[in-house]
Amino acid sequence: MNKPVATSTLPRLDESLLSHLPPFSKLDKRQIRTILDQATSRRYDKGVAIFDEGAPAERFYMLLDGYVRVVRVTATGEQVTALHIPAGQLLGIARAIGKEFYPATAMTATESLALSWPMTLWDSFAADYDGFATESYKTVGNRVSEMNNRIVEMATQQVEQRVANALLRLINQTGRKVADGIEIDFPITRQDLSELTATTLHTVSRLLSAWEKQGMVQSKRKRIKVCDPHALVVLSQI
DNA sequence: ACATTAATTATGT
DNA sequence: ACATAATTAATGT
Repeated sequence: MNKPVATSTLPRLDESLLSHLPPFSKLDKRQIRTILDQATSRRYDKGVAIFDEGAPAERFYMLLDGYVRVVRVTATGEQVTALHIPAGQLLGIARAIGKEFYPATAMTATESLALSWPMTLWDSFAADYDGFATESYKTVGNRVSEMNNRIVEMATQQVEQRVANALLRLINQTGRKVADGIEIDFPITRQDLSELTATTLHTVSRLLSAWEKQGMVQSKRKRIKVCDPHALVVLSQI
């Protein structure tokens, strides 16, 4: 496959990249400077793995631009997307839950830019920087509860509700407000949605077509826009 | 209530 | 022109 080109020789990283992000927002300029000086910056093409499931968790990452999907591969070889991570969030933070290996693969959904640090710095970050540990645990907690919700949905809800919920989550996490609705900010196919909701791309296609006729969504190839989120909420709670 | 199969059409490089 | 994505209808469990 195509290997992304390392760009660790960038002139200098600007403090404003991190200063407003939750794990770092309580830190002063000097602290952020030392953090940045230890970071490696790298660009990733769309559709490449930042790290692989089962690999030793050697680094942790801050996604600065783009979107990443956390993917697991089942015994039968199918890909299952566990969740999507938008820019501004940490990823590969296995260490926060005491894991030595990455529990899933992180694939870029778009061209992305991420900073990374060796995992050996994790403990000193947590110890030295106010708010870093608590914010990291928050994001871990949020992701765990989100995955739990998905599992409950799978077991209890019907396909239409699951797809509606998946769409709602996507626009909450990665939605971009546009003129007449909220658009999912990265390319997503019917196939992707079907993997998120454990159904088929055909069913997703049919649902989206039906919803489009009712004016709740609009979609082109790889682009989905939700025009009436509330209608989806209603649908998801039947 | 949904999946599967297959055929057809649309869309992006 | 080609591959990939999306739709649609028919059939199966």
